[in-house]
Amino acid sequence: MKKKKITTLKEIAHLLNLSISTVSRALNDHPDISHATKESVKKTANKLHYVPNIFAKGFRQHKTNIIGVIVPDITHYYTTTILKGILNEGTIKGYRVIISESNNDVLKQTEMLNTMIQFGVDGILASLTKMTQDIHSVLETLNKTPLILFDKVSSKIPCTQVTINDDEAAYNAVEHLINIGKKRIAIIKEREFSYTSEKRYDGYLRALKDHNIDVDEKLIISVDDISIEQGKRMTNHLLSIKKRPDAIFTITDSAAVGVIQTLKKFNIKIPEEIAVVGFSNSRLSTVIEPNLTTIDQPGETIGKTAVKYLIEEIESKEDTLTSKMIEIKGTLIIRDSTFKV
Amino acid sequence: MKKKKITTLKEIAHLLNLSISTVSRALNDHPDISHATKESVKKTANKLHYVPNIFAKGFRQHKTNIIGVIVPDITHYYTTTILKGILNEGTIKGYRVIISESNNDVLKQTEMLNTMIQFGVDGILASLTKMTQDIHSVLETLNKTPLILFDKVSSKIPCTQVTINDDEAAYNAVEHLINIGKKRIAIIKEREFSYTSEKRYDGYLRALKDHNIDVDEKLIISVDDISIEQGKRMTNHLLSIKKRPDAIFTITDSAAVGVIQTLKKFNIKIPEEIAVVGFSNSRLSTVIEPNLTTIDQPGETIGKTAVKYLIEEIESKEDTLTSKMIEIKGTLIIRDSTFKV
DNA sequence: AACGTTCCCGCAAACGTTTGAAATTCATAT
DNA sequence: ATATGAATTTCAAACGTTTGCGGGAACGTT
Repeated sequence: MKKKKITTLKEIAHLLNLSISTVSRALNDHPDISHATKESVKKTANKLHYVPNIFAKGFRQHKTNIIGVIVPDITHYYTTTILKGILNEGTIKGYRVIISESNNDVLKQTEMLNTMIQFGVDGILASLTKMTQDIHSVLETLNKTPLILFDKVSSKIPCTQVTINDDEAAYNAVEHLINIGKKRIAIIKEREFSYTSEKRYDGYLRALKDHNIDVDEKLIISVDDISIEQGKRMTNHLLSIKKRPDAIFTITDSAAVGVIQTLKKFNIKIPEEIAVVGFSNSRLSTVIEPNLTTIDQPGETIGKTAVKYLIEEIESKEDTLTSKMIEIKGTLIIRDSTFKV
Repeated sequence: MKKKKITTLKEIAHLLNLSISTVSRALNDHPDISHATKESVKKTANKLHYVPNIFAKGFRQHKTNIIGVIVPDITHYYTTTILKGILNEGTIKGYRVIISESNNDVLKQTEMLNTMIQFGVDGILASLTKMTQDIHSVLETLNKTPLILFDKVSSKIPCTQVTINDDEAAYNAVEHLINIGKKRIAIIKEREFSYTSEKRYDGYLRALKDHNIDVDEKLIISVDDISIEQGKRMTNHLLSIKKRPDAIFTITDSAAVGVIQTLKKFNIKIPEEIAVVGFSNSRLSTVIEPNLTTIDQPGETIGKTAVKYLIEEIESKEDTLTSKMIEIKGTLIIRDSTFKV
């Protein structure tokens, strides 16, 4: 453990024959201080490499300039793009970001919410684990610190939430499938309570309805955990039913990869026999063959907007709970899995 | 901005007719305090949901229990697995983790090192941007705070470093290619100063030498930035030379993906005509077809060990610079791109 | 009865900063 | 000259915690 030698306000004050308070105010551009002294104070502060002691400051002002971020899985590509946005925008605005991973464990999640509050973060950005049925702990944190949800959000929690337009995006995806002539469109979604999954399902239903296609319950597949493996398994299942689907829409790219791999195993032509659409535009989507039609989610923008709203809430004097629903547009990217040139 | 109501030592002390110091000591299990009072203090502390004010504490003890992490790109899968390890082990040990992304920008990197120090982190874990020729700023931080490098390390910096056994792993990969009968093995590596790239190159050379295969300069390709695109471009180049390679070893999975895609475009049989080996065992490696032979890097373990050594250094009283080189073993995973069953 | 020990506990200072209020300076108006 | 007020600067308290030091109580030893 090395000691860091530190210059304090006191030293600067002593050096310039000023009081500590004057120095402090000079550095904070307080109007009471004359231009001349401000200059000289700032100059010597620079010379001595003065940096304010964050702890004395935070201790005094009850402000840490730290925002906490909780994500289910930091390994997930889309999540990292959001984090990128959060980190960039956060540092620009002068905030440090501490990140925690809940590993999709509700207990861990509430524990993290608590530690972050204890720790004194100025606000929290959270993407909830999918099993967050018990929103009690989340509501409780909402009482103690500004909180904004992103990506994995929940309509039951009265706070600002930032997501992509899941409903609309799914609608567009399914409409695209209908446009290329598909009529029996299966969907693979999540069984567990998941706001985004439900929204995408809504879009799916709405698209079918708008185009007068009857919903076939057999084509609606719900899985516990959406993954390549589940994609494979569910494709096997879908191929076994009497009236096969002619398209499969999965609410996640990884599941779509499983779907495509299985279809290829059975030599089913994609997209002629069965078309496939994913969701996320992850890196996999241009590596799998055929390349996957999917919805691009602008992660960085989501992260950026989430931070922006959070900081706004932190820095506002109001004590009222604002709860806007922000939707960032995702765009359908058409590739070979639905459309051959 | 909501106010958080907080219980302080003072309140507890007042409630129990004790002094603040006694309460503080009781909570910290100081030997001077009787068992009985400890009990009662802890009980009421719990009841009032007392949490120590981290800022008063850090302010007092010059310790933040925060470790800073700097990575080039948080979006990179392997990086996230390391982060997972860091986050897990860190929180277990009672440390918070703040993460910054340098975006492979040296200026940003030094800026981040500085802000972290200013911020008062107890120590820093860094994976350097590949262009870090000017190690001046890194050396300077080394003077001010414990620092440990991981993944993208540098032999020029006298501090503990945690990587996988790049040399050996590359050796194994190339030896595997030799074992399946390959004789003209190309390598795609980084041109820029990159410790890991050089280490892997060393392994490549060593394997060839040990098996009496002459090095052909034409088969050694250096690129600025290792990516799918570069993989494609360099494969085109390799296919154009007179005596084609019969295997291509890339120091990164993503480049390998580009290689495979290009080979397939020219209907070159993998692995019969040209075998391909990557490095990382990223998610792409089981999605690309044929599945990619690669080296699995145990990211979580690396993250975990890096944190462990850092905390050790933080908590040691010594002021001597320790600089161990820790190597975590990566293992070759053989898949279809080199070996057909 | 005087002393030494041991066991608990309280006093008060200290960490570096911000900030309301008081004090000083200085120019201006009376 | 004196009063007024604006412009600067200083004083001192406060934030919540830790910690060296001092001290009282209880006990055992001479």
